[in-house]
Amino acid sequence: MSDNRPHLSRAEQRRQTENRILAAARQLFATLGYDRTTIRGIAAAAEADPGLVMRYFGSKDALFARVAEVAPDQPVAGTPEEVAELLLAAMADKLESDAPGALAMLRSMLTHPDASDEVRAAIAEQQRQVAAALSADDAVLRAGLIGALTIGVLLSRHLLQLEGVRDAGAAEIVSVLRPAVHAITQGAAERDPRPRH
Amino acid sequence: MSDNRPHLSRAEQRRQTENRILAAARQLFATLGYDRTTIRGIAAAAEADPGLVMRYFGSKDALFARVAEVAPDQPVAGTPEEVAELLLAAMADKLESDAPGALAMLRSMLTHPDASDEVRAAIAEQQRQVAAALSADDAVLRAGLIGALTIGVLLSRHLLQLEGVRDAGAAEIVSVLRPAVHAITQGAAERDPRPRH
DNA sequence: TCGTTGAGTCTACGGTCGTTGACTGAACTG
DNA sequence: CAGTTCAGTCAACGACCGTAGACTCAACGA
Repeated sequence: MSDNRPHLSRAEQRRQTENRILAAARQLFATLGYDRTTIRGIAAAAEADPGLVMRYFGSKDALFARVAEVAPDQPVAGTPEEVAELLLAAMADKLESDAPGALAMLRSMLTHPDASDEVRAAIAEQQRQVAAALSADDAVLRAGLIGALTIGVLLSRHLLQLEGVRDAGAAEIVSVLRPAVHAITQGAAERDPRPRH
Repeated sequence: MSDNRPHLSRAEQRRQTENRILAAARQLFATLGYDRTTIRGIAAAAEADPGLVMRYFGSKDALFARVAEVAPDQPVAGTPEEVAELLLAAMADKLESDAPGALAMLRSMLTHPDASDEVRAAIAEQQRQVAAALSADDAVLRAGLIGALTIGVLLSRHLLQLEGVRDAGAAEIVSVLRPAVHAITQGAAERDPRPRH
């Protein structure tokens, strides 16, 4: 493991090893989820030693937290139509980039409490912004359903690899989903002001 | 554990114990997922012995398979509008009943290969029927997206417990989702340049 | 009544896990 | 060049897991 090319400064060597570990951790967490991924497995994939992983990152949990970071969504606001388009654009991004860190978070969100909280918080934030833009009595529900749709689509494509959703292009998916998302964001306005019951 | 009421036939006693184990297993698998649920934990929750769980159900995997059974969806066919309504009705059912068996399957589908296959197969079957009814070139994609939406909504409500989606009534959710689902099923006909007959 | 069955209990094996700490040797520093 | 630092190695720990098998004893059938 130490027989690398000619000269490598100690700092550079360390940086490379850390990166190998991070890359291996990202890939394994995304593929197997938190529980089935082991420090030993990460170390083996990174051609490093398990003890090294611990020393560099402290603990399995800390490594996961370091690896599975969710890039914050950019703010969403405007008319319901604009909000729908912004959400669709955000979805298109996530459909194309299969960032292993985000996939690790997605994969583990049903079994690892921290991942669950993280995902819930991320969705809640987007939900808050969308709900504010919709301004209807069921705006929170509508915003949540869009979040649910997003999660379902990403999950079906990247993790479950559903036929059709896996193969289609991001643009195609967004194009099919566009009327549906608009229907959810605009329905609030069309709905009559009287409470249904 | 054996000090139950007065008289219990051996068969009856066994039946009761099996049921306690099954109930505990369902609840734990649904709450923690496959990996974090242990035979020992199930036995403790059922006030039984781990060895007994093994003897009655063979293995942890077999117990999971026994517990996490997905009721097959009823067939879907008809015009796109009818298909949309059938799917919405099916979703309403799943929104109300939080059957622990189905939730166990849902919770474990991202980490347990068997659960993953089971869910994928169930969705694929519904996808096949929906796609047949839509008869457009992107019908498979549209059917898959409806499956993705369904998974996302169930997951957000029962497992992630998203605000809004968790509290709303099933009828309310279906009512908000109706235009969206119709948009997905009907878009096929509108886009299809070739006349239908 | 007496041997058989089987529900329930208990102990232990083999394995894997996260984590720790001592150790080695080469790259650094003065 | 001597001393220090630190990347990397190694062996072991305690805990927990699924699972196996021997054991106890009350319900059962003949």
